[in-house]
Amino acid sequence: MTHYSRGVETQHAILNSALELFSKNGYDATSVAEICTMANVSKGAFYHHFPSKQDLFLALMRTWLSDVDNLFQSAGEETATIPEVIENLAAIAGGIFDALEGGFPILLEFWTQANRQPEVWRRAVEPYQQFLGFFTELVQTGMEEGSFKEDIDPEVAARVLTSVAMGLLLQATFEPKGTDWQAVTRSGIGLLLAGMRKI
Amino acid sequence: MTHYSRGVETQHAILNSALELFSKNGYDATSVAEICTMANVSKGAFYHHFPSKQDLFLALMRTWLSDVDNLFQSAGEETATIPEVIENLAAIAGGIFDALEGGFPILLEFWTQANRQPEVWRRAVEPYQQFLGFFTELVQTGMEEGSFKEDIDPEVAARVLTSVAMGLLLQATFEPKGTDWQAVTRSGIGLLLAGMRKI
DNA sequence: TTATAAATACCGACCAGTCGGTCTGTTTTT
DNA sequence: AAAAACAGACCGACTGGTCGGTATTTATAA
Repeated sequence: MTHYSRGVETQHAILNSALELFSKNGYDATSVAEICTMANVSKGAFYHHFPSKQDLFLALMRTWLSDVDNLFQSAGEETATIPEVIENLAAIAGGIFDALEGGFPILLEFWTQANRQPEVWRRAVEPYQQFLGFFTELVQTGMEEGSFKEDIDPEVAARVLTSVAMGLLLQATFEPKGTDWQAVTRSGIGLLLAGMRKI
Repeated sequence: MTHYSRGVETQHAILNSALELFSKNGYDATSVAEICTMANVSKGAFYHHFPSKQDLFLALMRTWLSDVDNLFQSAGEETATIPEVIENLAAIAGGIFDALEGGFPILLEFWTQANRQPEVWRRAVEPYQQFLGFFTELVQTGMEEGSFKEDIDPEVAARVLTSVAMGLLLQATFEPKGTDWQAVTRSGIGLLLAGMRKI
């Protein structure tokens, strides 16, 4: 039985409160005092665990990114034709809409902050580049195995694929209700794949 | 010859400075004092022309939205098959990348603010809904004229089309250089259209 | 087990500075 | 003379972060 540590618990309380407040009001409009109040923690405790408000934000981002990464890792396991793999990924991406319910506003906040703070930018863009490269390679392989047309630029296709994901995520952020985003994602990617498939 | 008015000029100075600062640093991180300094205007002058910082932001958004709207109006003029119209629109959307050079960060700011302030949300989502409806109708017409497959859901297709646009815009915001976004947009939409076309 | 020392976690008053916005008065245009 | 435009000192509320002190947990030794 592992000891339960006080410190770890307050850290989680702070992280959870921060996630909620940053999502709702944004980074700048959320004060450290607010976070502390919601987490039932004193300011001293806050600065004992996090060097700065910035650092808290980065910690939050790290967690989120690794969560998403884990979700995607589970897709490349079964071997199949590339279009099937992409369809799998689309289904998983669609699942994110449910799994991270209400977690999109924070993504918007990540993007906003990434656009101003080089440190945030670096940490956000790096996984994105990796993601893009992964997709590019996927399309490339699909062309080699004869699933896709020969005149496709793999990088363009990869960018468009991620665009669909990002764009739908953004739309879902503003209209969370009334649309089955999982289904839209699936058939949207399906549409794109139809355009890429060799007839 | 119309009189040149002092007031109008300071208004423009304020708007321009605000656009630049909001884009670079975000709404919250930009102070009214900063805007005034950059615009060579006193705080008194600022609050003479704008009731509040909020109101300045809304004015900025109104201008931006109408600019974009004007850009798009010029696309539905020639009569052609629907796929051609969409290709036209893609070319124009691609042109926005050049026309509004560096104007994307402010778009990100619009989205962020829309997610917290109902007033901003209302004013931003309304044109977006209109835009979406326009696209849905376009796809519908394309199906009726026999250009598109029959099993397509027009609304889904419209959402995916806008997603591609939004997603590419977002990607372009983070990597302004090194990629010909106009070309990527064109061929990206082309890929999607290929998937929608009746064979 | 118990006494004690060291380390960790926590508290909240406090600081210097910034914020959006107001207000009184002056200058410029009509 | 009246109205519109502008200047900038000023205000209270609030900010991220600090700091001296206290409580709690853990390690050590008797």
